[in-house]
Amino acid sequence: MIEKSPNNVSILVPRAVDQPFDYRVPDTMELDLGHVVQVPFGRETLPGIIWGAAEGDISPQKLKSIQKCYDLPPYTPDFREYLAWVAGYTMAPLGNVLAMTLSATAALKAEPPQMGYIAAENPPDTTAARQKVLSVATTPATTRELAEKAGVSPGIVRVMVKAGLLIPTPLPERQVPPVSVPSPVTLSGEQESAAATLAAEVTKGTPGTTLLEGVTGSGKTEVYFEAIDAALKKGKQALVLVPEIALTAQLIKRFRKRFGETPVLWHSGLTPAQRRKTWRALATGNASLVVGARSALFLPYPRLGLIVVDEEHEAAYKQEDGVVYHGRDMAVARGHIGQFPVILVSATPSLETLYNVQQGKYRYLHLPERHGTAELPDIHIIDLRQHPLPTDQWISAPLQAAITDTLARNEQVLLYLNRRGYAPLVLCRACGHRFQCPECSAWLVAHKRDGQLLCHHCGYNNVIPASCPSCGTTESLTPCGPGVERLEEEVRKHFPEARVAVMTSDTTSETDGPDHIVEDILNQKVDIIIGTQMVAKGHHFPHLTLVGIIDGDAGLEGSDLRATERAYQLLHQVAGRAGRAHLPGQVYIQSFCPESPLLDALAHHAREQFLEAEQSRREHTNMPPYGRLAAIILSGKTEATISQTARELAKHVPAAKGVRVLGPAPAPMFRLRGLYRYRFLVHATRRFPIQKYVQQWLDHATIPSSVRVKVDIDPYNFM
DNA sequence: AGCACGCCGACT
DNA sequence: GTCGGCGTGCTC
Repeated sequence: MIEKSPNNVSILVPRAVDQPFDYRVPDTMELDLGHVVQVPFGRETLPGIIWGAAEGDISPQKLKSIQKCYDLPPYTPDFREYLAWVAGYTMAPLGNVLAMTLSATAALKAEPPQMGYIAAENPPDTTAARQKVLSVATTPATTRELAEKAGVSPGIVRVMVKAGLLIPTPLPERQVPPVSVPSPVTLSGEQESAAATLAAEVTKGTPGTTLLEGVTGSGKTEVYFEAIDAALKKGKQALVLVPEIALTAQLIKRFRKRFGETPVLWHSGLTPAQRRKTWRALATGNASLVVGARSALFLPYPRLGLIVVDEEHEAAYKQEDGVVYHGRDMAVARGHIGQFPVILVSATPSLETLYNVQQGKYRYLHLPERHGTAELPDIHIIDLRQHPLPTDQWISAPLQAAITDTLARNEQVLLYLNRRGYAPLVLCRACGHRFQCPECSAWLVAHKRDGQLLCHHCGYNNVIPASCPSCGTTESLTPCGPGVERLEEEVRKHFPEARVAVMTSDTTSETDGPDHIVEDILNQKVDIIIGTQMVAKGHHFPHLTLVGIIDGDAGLEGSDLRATERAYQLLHQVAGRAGRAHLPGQVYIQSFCPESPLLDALAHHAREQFLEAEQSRREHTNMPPYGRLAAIILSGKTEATISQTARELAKHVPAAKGVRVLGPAPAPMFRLRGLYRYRFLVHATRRFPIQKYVQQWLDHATIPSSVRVKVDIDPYNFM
């Protein structure tokens, strides 16, 4: 309880400030820590959270009063502690972290009850149509329902409302009936024991993180469903994090089958109305099960009891804008602070997670492959030096032969190329001009489908011109390199009879998901699927037996320390698409470097060996998880100001043991969205207090306000 | 983050 | 003289 005298509290508001502000509590208001209130702040009116007793360091005449208290459960102590922890860890202002929790301001007010109408008592005699309406309006119903039931136009109903023949009455709270009957699944021995372990942890409320590892088809989902079931039975809320909500249609179906109802969804694509409804349902505790993107970690659950992080190795868990955080790491922290279990799920766990298992920080459950599932696919590496590609073609002879065989058996083919568009670069044969984004240090990608040159970093677009803008030559512009559209062209040329589908973020809308293409593939209306990494995830295509990886060397260049790990995961995942059910799978990987350890490990299904090599490389270079990194990115409109500020900052690098500062250097993407960018990398030992160090450094330097400073603790994207 | 205040250059 | 550029600082 908050001290009554002086009757003031400190309130945190969703603005880029690090401290709460003192406010006066009106005598009539009963408040407690964590309550959501409305306060005047500067010229604005904002929601705020009661954060503590008043600091009392402000003159009483400056104090403003709380305007109202919302009818919502207060933010729990562990949630508030978590928000403060996130602010400290990510070095973001606490108010910005709070803003992530108030992501649906309209949801703060209770929903006005939906109004319906009921027949007035003792209505006067009236027309037959009106009598009909009155006779069906015995219980509250909407205008449309009444019109339908009575078989009249809604206009009649509206007129009757005006005439007072129908009385407005609040509709009873609509109960959402379960879509189907829950159907607990039968689990195999190993699944059963893993599920029992997890369920017991949830039931007992044992805090701690568990890694649940198992290949696709090993029943991971069914196992963590049992943990969710235990949480729900205990009256707790359960959160399932997914890396990309657009790809979860099949997962949602399985939820519905297991629990009898559709879980609540939370992601950035919700309409304002859905957002409002979902936020309120979760904040009031009316909804217990949510499947969401990383931002769902910042909803004010009153009784959260379990977080499952599906596909925990996915890079999509990293939030890059605003408060920079990693969803998986925040989930672990949330569970730790809330003292409840967290389950990380993956077929290819990240090195960070495996390290934490080795250190004994995480518990570990491994699901062996289920008997009767397909055997591992055969992986063949095609040496492109021995099978050279014809000019402007990307499918080698052996792969082409394999496609022919597969099609002859009426089985499906997946060609994987992680490049959207037609060609990643366009140049002029006459003068050598290359099309570059005016806002970014990146080539424009040709998209033939819509005749455009696109920047994949900022969205800049331009019509593909007929002549070179530099030398004026016509018909000299040449697309260079492959994209999925160009691959499609080649496929249609070689296999004119085959039905081809391209699956990328350009061909599948975000809101209704890639469903129709997926359906066509499942119904065998497609023979050859061409796709970017979008196809690597979450789909079961039982008739797919051949996977061709067009560029097995992609994603290895550059400075990204996780490039090899990610490439392995992606290739492993794509390869895993081949040969489910009863059909054996074949994988062909085209490469100019077949002897690379990565491809070698992949071909021999020697993941352990690959991980050990990668781990020892990281250990020797002191890279995560053995060391720590932080990136500091300076950006601004004028290059001179940025480089000067960077040099100025470099002068103030504090000396400390166990840390090294690299840079400043132009960031790998030197220009992005019109801003110039310089980067420092702070490389420290594992136990080094990196946030404190960076804070001290930045505090001692003067940075002009025209320069934006972004601190990224544990950077993933090195762009 | 907003938003105002304020201190310098170029317009009716 | 004032309109407006955005650098600086505050919000209880």
